[in-house]
Amino acid sequence: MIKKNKVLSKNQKLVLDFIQRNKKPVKAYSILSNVQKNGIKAPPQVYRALDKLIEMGKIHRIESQNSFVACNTSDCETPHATAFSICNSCDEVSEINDPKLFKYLLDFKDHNGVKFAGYNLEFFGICKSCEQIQKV
Amino acid sequence: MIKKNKVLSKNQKLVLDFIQRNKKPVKAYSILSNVQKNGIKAPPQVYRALDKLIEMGKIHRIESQNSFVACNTSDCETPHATAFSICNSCDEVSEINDPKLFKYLLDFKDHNGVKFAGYNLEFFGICKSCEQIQKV
DNA sequence: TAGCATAGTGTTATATTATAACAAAATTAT
DNA sequence: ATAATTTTGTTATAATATAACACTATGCTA
Repeated sequence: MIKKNKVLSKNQKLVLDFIQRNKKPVKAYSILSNVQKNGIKAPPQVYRALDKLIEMGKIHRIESQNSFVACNTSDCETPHATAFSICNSCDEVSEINDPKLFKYLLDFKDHNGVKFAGYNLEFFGICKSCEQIQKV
Repeated sequence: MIKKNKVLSKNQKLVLDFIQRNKKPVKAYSILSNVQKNGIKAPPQVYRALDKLIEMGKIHRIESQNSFVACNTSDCETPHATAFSICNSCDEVSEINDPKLFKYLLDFKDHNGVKFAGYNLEFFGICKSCEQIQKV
């Protein structure tokens, strides 16, 4: 059975809903404090939901920020081949969905000729709005 | 003044030496316990040294592991454009030094035509030795 | 449909990773 | 020499994440 078509459990729904309502990535303890009104009480409940949602490809983890963001493709086919751009100034994150980049990286072979099962790529720079602000 | 030619401070040397003696990435608190015989006593001393060493390009941080590894190019030119392969089974990490990949990623433009200042790429898979073990 | 396996929940406690804040010493630049 | 900068030492604490255990719900399958 393919997991991404599975019905979400109560806690998984609560956590996913909160993440999806936020444009920027959110932190685990911020999720916790925001879903406490819905009955979730302790970190393990949040982390367990996060783990499953990541497995299913509903959300991604931004490694350099210890934060979590909803997948921007409604039905993520490749939860383990991800690319993001991250603004060094405002921490805004956006998921990059570029078929060429995607193919290039999945086809990449190291010096031993080994291909990899997945990857996570994080680009860093200054986003457009922050650039504008700096110019003013 | 270019920082990478700077002489390292005492704590920076101790931390770097320990990291370089290890093939695998090491964790901050493992570094701490191993340099305590040399007089370093508290986490901030380790984390400060780590920050500087990363800035200088002497070491890199493996984001998905919260661990630190020595740069494999003796004098890292591009501390903010890094690529690694990580074994999902044994956690071995090796730095990928592929000029084509490097150029491809630094030249990459997003859908707005924006180039990025740097990136961090982590490939995941099963390394050769772990693959052998699984076959046996 | 009863029984069994799997997945999810709730809970407490604790482990792991990282930084704030402040005073003092060492180094470097002018 | 002295001012500026960097590094150190220190205590305390913040932030992130998991272990362990008992229990409940759900979905198979015989």
